[in-house]
Amino acid sequence: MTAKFKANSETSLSPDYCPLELEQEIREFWEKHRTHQRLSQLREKNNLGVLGYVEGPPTLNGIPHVGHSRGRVMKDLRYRWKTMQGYFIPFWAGWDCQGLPVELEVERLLGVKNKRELLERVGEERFIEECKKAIVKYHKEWVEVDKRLGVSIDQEKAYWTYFDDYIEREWQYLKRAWGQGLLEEGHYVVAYCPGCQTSLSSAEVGYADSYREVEDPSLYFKFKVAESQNEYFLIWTTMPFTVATDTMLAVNPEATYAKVKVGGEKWIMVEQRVASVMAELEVSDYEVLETVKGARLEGTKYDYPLKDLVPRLAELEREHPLVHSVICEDFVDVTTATGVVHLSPGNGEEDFFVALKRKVPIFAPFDDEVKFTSEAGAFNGMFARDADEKVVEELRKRGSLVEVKTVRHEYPTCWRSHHKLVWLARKEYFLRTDKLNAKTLEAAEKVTYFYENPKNRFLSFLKEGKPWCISRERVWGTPLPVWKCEKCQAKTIVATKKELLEKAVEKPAGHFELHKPWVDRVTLRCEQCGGVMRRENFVLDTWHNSGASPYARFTDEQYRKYVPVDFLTEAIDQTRGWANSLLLQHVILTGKAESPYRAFLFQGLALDAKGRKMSKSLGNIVESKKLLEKVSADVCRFYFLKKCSPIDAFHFDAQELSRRPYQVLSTLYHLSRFLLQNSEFDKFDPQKHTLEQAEKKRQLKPADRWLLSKLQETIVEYTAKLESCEFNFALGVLEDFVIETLSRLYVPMVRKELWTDDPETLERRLAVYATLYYALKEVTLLFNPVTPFLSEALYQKIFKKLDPAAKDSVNFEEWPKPNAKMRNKTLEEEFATLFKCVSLVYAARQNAKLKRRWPLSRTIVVASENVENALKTAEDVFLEMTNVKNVEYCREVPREVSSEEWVQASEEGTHVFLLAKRDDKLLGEGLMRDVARRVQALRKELGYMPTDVLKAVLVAEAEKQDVELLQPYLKAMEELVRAKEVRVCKSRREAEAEWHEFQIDDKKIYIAIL
RNA sequence: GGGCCGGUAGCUCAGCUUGGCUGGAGCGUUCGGCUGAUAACCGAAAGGUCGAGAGUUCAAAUCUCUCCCGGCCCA
Repeated sequence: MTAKFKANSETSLSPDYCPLELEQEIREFWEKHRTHQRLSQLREKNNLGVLGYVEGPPTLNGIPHVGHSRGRVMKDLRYRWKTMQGYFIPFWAGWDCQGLPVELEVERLLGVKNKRELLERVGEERFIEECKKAIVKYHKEWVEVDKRLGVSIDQEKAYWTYFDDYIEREWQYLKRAWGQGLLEEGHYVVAYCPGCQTSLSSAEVGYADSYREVEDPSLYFKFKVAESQNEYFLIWTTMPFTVATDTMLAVNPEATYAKVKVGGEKWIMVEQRVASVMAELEVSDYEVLETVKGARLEGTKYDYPLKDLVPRLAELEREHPLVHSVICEDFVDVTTATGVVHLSPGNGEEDFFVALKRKVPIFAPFDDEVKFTSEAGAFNGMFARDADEKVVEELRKRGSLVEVKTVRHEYPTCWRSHHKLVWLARKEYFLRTDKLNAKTLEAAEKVTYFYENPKNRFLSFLKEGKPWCISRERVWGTPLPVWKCEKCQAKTIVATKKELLEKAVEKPAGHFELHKPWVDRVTLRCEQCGGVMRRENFVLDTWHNSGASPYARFTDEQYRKYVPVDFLTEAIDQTRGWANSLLLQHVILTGKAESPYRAFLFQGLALDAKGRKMSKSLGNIVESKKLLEKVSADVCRFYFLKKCSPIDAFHFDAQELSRRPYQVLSTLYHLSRFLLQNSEFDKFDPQKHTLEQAEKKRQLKPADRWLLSKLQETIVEYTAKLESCEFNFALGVLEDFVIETLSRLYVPMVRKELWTDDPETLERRLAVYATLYYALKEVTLLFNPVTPFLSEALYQKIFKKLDPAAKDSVNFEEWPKPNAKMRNKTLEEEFATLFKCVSLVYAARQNAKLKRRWPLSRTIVVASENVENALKTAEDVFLEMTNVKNVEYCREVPREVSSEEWVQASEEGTHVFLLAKRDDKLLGEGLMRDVARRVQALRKELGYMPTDVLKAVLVAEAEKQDVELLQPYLKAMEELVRAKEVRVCKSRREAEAEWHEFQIDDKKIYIAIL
């Protein structure tokens, strides 16, 4: 009887892997020892190099969900990994605090319907206080989840985008833009909700349920070709009021247009739509007189019929030659309506850019409430959409109306009030980033994106190169630091608090901060005319706010050290968001074709299990906090990274967590426990019993060398996959090593050798421990960026326990480096061949219904010399795995195997023959193992620990000949089932015991444990 | 409406760049086996019109075109 495991070896690792408890313990360990702070300090002083980092700040208008958490895990992975490699990274948190999303959240909390009500009922000052309160609330949630997830970002060094010092540094970007003539006032078309009386961001327009089916007029009308008798352009619109701001017509240059004779008139429209439109207008008597390419129509002037009502349009016609003429644009859709589109640059974004491109003046005669101004002549004072009827009437009076009906169609509405939105040009401030396009693109080209798709997506977006409208008519944001003279309209920019207070006409009394309403109260004296200068009443786009972080979150010295930063990762929706604003602002700030980041990984979005976007209305948002209360952070982290490529959409399914990810981590846990239990018993000391020692004492066997070689391969490939951000493949490599190489192959190969306390084989056992210790420790380190809790737990409770000289935390360890001397590809191939032959033996056994636990006497392998050599490298392993006593090799199939006593299996020129016939010895040993197996099952069922030693095992009512077969192997069975005695009884009546019935190949036997 | 991405076993995903044997893995199911580190593991079976159609080719999951469906972004 082996003395091994005599008592339950006291390990601090529970027999089951209970990650939730383990992680809580490790969290407290890190906090108590201030592990992350100490690590950061250490690396700052002593490093291989500095890798800059700036946190992409989450907006504090909600709580984190799995999509956020996945992103944060990728950031943390990179930090932990590069830090282990010896780099210093300023992995400091940051929070996006301002902007519309936060305002809307606070409006909701305050129960306010719109901006006007907000200002009247709540007022700016209190509103700002409420915004700050909301931020603090959500900040707590984020920090809590980071902690639970093991995101080691430094919360104490976080930046907040609303702090005065941050805003002052953000203003430096604008000052630089101002100096380069890139900051301009101009018009921009925005979506406006007449109900809420506020403009909407494009994000709001895009909200899931903002598109609704609505009823609109369907108006066909005609504009007469100038100086023609009876030629007209036929036009369709659902927004008649825009005819009051009509500036141009557009046709598609490639399409064919027809002149259609209807009554005494010729109507011009796209040829392919003639039949359908005529049918719709119920005109049956018509004829296509001639056709002409769209391009030929360019420059045609037309008579705008409402000139008398809107005199300003008549003036514009004289000021610019293109007003009220036809232009060509590819975007004109010739598959709907008439293929002739009327353009109102004051009321449509596309129209607006068409006009801007041709320097056609923007006619936008609307006030803040979207009522026509006096510039609109007869429409003065009328709300835009209410002018629909009047326009129709006036067209009718002038003979320009063809037909008016109603139409139901999908149209964007306000997500809050569901009023139909209108688009109109308003006065805004722009960064003329279109002028920097070449530089921006050059900078972006130099960035590493890891994958082609997101790269192309980003670059093609940048190529659009539109000016950036940075002004917002909101409250909670960085104030635009431009003051304008009431008298002479002169403008000035003030970009620091100090400068502002110095120049102020009157110093502000009491509290002062760089927000509305305090900054608005500061007036300046105009240097040109001495008039009063007031601040332009805008705040900045929140993307400008967060895009300023590389400069604004650091000091000058830090900025020089850390920017451009090494690596960033955010979700793919940041293509147009942060990735873009960072780039544009950096180019403005530096004047160089340089990106503020050297690499950017765009992650796919997180969707629910069915592939739907997570949204409040669907109620399918998985909140990280709730998830992590029930599920291990390590398991989540592993799942986030392993499930799919980081750029793929991530279909989160909680049920998948407990499957493969759990199994892999659990296996690593148990492998480590296995090492600890065994090695502690033999007083293994990693300082003394090293691999070098084992080598010297010639105790390393091919199986060990094979494992060590596979480990080197794993280190190389895993690190390479991390480097290329193929986290899913990286973890595939790691998983394979743990499950296949270690758990399925190596441990079974050495288990028997460890299953003894024979002092003569102690050196061999120590060599196996050294091998396992090294391999498992390296694996634990490789896992650390992914499963930091498990790695730390194993490190503290196994590696540090066995080797007190180990570091204070796994995080202080160095990243494993491959050892080329341990790599042996030939050996790896030989073992691959060996394993293939083993599975051939299994296949042959299965054919002959020979259980694996039944020993057999002979196997003959008919194969090439290579295969023979491969098997001979580790013949003992082959025999052990196949449970065969002897193996022979042949090149040709020997005659003897043709007898029915042999069974076989073949693959790729390798044939394996097994002697199926068994003598009494083999039968007895096989039977013993059959019985032993039942005993083991019973032990487990009755709740015995593996280490418990049984008083006696009783076997009863076996057939007489079986008892005889069994008799010589009872001693061996005692060892196997860990019992002081194994006794065979004739009848159950011989002993007072709880008997359990078992079946062995149709025969009943009874087993009892005492 | 435009751009991009995806559609491969019941589920989750590889394979596609550079066409080539019988299209893979994991999970799940069924049957059998193995097992005291493991919630593991091994073998077999069932399960695929590789979204549809056409083209190129001796040969297409892979290349080209068209269409359908889903997702994201933009309008």
